[in-house]
Amino acid sequence: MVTIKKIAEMVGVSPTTVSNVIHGRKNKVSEENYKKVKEALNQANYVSNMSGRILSQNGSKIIGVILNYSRRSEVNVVSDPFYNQIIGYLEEQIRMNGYYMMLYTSGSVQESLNLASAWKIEGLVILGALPADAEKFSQVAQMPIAFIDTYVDEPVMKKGFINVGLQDYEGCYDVTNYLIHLGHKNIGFCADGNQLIGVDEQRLSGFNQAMADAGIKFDQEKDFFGLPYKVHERHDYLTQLIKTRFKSYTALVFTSDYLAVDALNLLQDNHFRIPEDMSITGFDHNIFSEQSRPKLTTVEQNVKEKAQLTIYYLMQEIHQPKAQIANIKLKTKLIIQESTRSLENE
Amino acid sequence: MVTIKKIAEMVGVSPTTVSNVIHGRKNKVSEENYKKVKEALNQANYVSNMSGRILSQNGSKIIGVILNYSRRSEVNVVSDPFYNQIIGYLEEQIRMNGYYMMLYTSGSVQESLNLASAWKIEGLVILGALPADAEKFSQVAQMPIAFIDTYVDEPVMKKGFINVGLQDYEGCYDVTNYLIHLGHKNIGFCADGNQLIGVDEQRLSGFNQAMADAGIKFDQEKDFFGLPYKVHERHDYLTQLIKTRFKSYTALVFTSDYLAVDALNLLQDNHFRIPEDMSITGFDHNIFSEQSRPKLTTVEQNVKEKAQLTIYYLMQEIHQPKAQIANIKLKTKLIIQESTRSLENE
DNA sequence: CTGTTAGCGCGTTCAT
DNA sequence: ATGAACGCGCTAACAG
Repeated sequence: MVTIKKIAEMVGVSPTTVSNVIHGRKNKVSEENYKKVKEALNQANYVSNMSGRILSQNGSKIIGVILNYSRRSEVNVVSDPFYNQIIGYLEEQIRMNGYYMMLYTSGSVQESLNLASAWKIEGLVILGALPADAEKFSQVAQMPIAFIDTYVDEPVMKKGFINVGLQDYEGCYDVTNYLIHLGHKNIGFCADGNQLIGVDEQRLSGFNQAMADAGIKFDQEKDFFGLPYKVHERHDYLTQLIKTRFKSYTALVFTSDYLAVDALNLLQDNHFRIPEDMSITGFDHNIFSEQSRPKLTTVEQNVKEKAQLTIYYLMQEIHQPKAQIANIKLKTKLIIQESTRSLENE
Repeated sequence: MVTIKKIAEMVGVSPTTVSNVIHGRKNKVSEENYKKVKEALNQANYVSNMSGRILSQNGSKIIGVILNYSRRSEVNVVSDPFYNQIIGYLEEQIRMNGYYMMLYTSGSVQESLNLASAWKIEGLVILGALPADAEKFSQVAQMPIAFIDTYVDEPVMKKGFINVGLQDYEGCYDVTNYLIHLGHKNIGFCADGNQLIGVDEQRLSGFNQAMADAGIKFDQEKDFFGLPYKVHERHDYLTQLIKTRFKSYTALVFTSDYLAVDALNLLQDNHFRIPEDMSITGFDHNIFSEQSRPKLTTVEQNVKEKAQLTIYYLMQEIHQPKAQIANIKLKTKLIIQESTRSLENE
């Protein structure tokens, strides 16, 4: 390993001078020395030892990206392309800012914060945190944190709170409203799990509001379907629903393309024609909604923009902490494709 | 930040004693002190500062996972669930071994090695390295490296070379052979890009061999289709092929489920019936082959096992470097589903 | 403009 | 069994 000290010896200057050259402080080094040192640095392919840097009170240049364990362990996080995409884009943004990405799946706030403190992590990105955890995070953490897709009550937000999410409410309102305008009245709502929190809760609210605005009754007990996380259980449950309760609906709203395509296929396997016998909508507009036949009518979110904004705000807070609150909700876009149809001409 | 020194002050012992307790050296500390220190450690939620650790010649506990940039920048790496899965499983294995995962996308060997040396990374996992790069890596790197899905000539392998891949040759031989036994003779082979290297090259070889063994001519100039990486270009090209050259085939072999489903959909959009008018096979057996209709006949690989073995061998080399060569090729399994049919009864 | 020095947190060696 | 002292690589404060 080439160290500053060795370079200094080689060139015949002090370590400080080398350090100054490394940091481009031209005004502190004579032009001649600057050139000589620069050359030696390149020659020896000097790479600074990060642990030395960190120890002498400098930033670690690490951004921790934390996935919620309880979600990660579920099969669909491994399969849902959203996580794939967002992690890819986050890595890109982090790297382009000259930072390193440490990826960690964690079950608890404490575990995440231990990681952060062990590495003097400069900033955290937290995906899919529950509201309660988010609160704990912002209270205890010493470094800037950016949440993605987390909902927290306004009063709880500490200064410096960053969250980048979607207009989930509006997005789901739009797609529901679209179905209503196509003439649908018997619409079911399907999501992962039984207890809706955060994103899905907002989407359900948007759905509810659209129904209410149109004067259509929605009975949450009856018309909301919480689907099991595990693939096989979900398939069994969906198949059962298809043979029974789904028969009384003309349209189903899903909270993700992933779930929607799953159901779409099972419906077709059970001789439902889509969209003739059932209209289906998704959420995300990712590869699933494009690769299904018929293609899904869905709500688009811009994952790349999500990642970009997240890192942008995080870097802002790292470099010039203003402790401002940034609670971004990105716009969604209704994508009308082939899985929905009008009931008007019946 | 709680440091060893502070804990020492609190309890009234020396830092060395605290350090000994942390490392569980009971024989070096009196039982009484051991207990007191342990308690203080827990009380204060002591987390060791990794930079201090690294600096005093200890391991960083970091495993670097490196994605090939040229691939990463292509849209399909973001979309192909294989990368999603393998990264998820690698993270899990790394974490379970008490290590941290640094995820990095890199365009060059040098850049990757710089990362490794800056962080004193203990081991590298390299995904999708080209043979030339793999060679360079093994020659220059100072730490254990495990490749995933890389092909390198035997003589080039340095001691300590680890590669975990698939029986790509055999897998593709099997699926091709299956098509041949169904009576297919006019079979096209479709892969990403024009220059096949590594995995895809092996799969093509297996394909070729199966054809040769059955005495069927395969004209690489004519029957091999290199598909563009970019989605739109690929769709345009496939659509064009469907209207022209694909008409002379009864079956198409694809090197991934991702590509196969893409083509399957476009074929159906252009009024091909699958499998009546064309048999299609994929490779991977991931969510795409399950969510397509008809479901894809494909070749299964066990991604979780790949990740487990990779980290297992890497940890072996890290903890007790034997400098043995481990060039694993995991078995594949032919999954017969609905996208292929027999020509026999015609 | 340049060099010396001290200190960051940890682990280890060597006295005690 | 315990503690003092040193060094890992880097940076910043300070002295020249």
